[in-house]
Amino acid sequence: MAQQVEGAVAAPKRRQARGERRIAELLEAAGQVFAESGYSATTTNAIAARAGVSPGTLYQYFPNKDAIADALAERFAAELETLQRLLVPDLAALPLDELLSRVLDPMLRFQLENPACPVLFMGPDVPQRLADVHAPLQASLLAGVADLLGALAPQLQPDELQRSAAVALHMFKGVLPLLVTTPPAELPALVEEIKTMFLGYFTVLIGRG
Amino acid sequence: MAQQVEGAVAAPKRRQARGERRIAELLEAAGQVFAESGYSATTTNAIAARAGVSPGTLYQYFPNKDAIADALAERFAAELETLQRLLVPDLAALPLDELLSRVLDPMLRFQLENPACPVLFMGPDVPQRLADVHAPLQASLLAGVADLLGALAPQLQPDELQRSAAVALHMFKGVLPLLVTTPPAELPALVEEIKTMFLGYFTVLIGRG
DNA sequence: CATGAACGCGAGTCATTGCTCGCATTTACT
DNA sequence: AGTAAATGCGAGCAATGACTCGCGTTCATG
Repeated sequence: MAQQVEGAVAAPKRRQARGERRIAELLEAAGQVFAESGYSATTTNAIAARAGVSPGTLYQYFPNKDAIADALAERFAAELETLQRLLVPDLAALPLDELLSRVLDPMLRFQLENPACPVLFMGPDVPQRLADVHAPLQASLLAGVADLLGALAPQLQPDELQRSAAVALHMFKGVLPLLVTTPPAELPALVEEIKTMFLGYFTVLIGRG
Repeated sequence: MAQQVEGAVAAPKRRQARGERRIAELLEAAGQVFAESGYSATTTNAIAARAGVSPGTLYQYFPNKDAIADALAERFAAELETLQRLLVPDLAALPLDELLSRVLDPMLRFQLENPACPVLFMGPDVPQRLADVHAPLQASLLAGVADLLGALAPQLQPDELQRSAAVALHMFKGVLPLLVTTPPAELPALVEEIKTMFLGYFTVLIGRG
C-alpha cells in the first residue's frame, strides 16, 4: 500500500500512485461487467472500455483475463473471511432477531456493494481453478453456519446440521439477486423480509424436539 | 408430434423418425452442457459431441446456438406453465405442510430432471431476447405465489405480498443447485428440509397480526 | 433396383476476442 | 532541462468457436 519511500520493500516498483489507482479502477470496472454478464460472456475489452482505458493498458496490470477474476476473488475472499468471524457460536445467546441482524447486516451490505462476488464464487462458467481455490472458504462458511445452528438447536444431529446449514447458505445466495435489482428506497423492507425468512426457518429448527 | 401421415400439416418434412430422435438427443445433450457450463461457456461443438454427432448434424436441425436454447426454454416454459396451475389460492385451505408438498414435490422433481432450466431462465449470460421472452412467465409465477400468500395471510398488504413472494421464489431458486449436487440417497431428507424452510417462513408471515 | 430426399459428416471459413508490440506521453528525480 | 522508468495507446496477431459446404450414406417410396 505505502511505498513512497525509495528504499522500498518486496515489490519496489517506482511510480505506483497512478498504477494502483488504475488497478483499482480496472477491478471496479471488472466487478461491474462480471456482475452484469457472468464470467465467460465478459470480454477484457469491455472491462477496459468500462474503466476508460485501452486494452493494452489493462494488460499492463494483469497478465490475462483469469488474473483479473483472481484478483477480484481474492479481495472478496479476504472480506468474506473477515465477515465469517462474526459467525461465532456465542451469538446463540442473543435473541434470534438480534443474532440475525448482527450476521446479516454486514453480510448483505458487502454483497450489495460487490455484486460480482456471487458470480465469481458460484457461477457455473468460472474457470475450474478459481472454483477450487474458493472451495475451502465455502466449506469453512458452511461449517461456521453449522456450528452456530448447533448452538441454537442442540438436539439436531451433525448430518442434520450440515444439511440445514447448506440450505441456509443457499437461501442467502438465492436472495442476493433481489438485493441488486431492488430500488434503494425498498432496500430496508427487503432486508427485513430476508431476516424474517431466516427467523422463520431457524425458529422451526430450534423448536423441533 | 405425430406426422406419419403423408398429407401432413404445417411442416411436412418427410422422414421425421430419425430426425425427431436426433432433435430430442440434441436437446438432452444441450440441457446437460448448459447446466454444467452456463450459456456462453457452452460451445455448439460440445453439445454436438455430447449428443454423439458432428457439428454439421447439429446445424441441420438448429439454425444457430440461440435456437437450441430457445427450443429448450420453450419446453421448460410449457412445463412450468403446467406446474403453475397448481398454485391456486384454494390450496390455502389445506394444512400448510400438505400445501407445501403439493406445490413443491412436482416443482422440485421437474427442476431435478431439468437442471438447465434455471441456467436458461436466470443466468446472467443468456441472450437478452431469451430473457425477455420469459419475463412474463416469471411475473405470472410471482403473481401466483403472491395470490397464494394473500389467501394464507390476508392481513398482508399488496406490496408486502409482492415482496414476500419474490423472496419465496428466490429461496426456491437458491436451493436448486443443492438438488443436483446432492446424492440421490439424501434427496428425500433434502426435500424435507426445503419444505421446512418454507414452512418456517410462511408460518411467520401468517402469524403476524 | 432405382431414385430422390432426409440424414450425416468434418474439414474449412469467418467473426470475435484474448492478448501483444512498438511507439508516444507522463512522472519522478537529478 | 535531461533521464529513465512507468504509464498509455490502439492497430494488429493468433486462437477460439459459431457456422457452412460439398460429398457420402440411409431410407421410403415406385
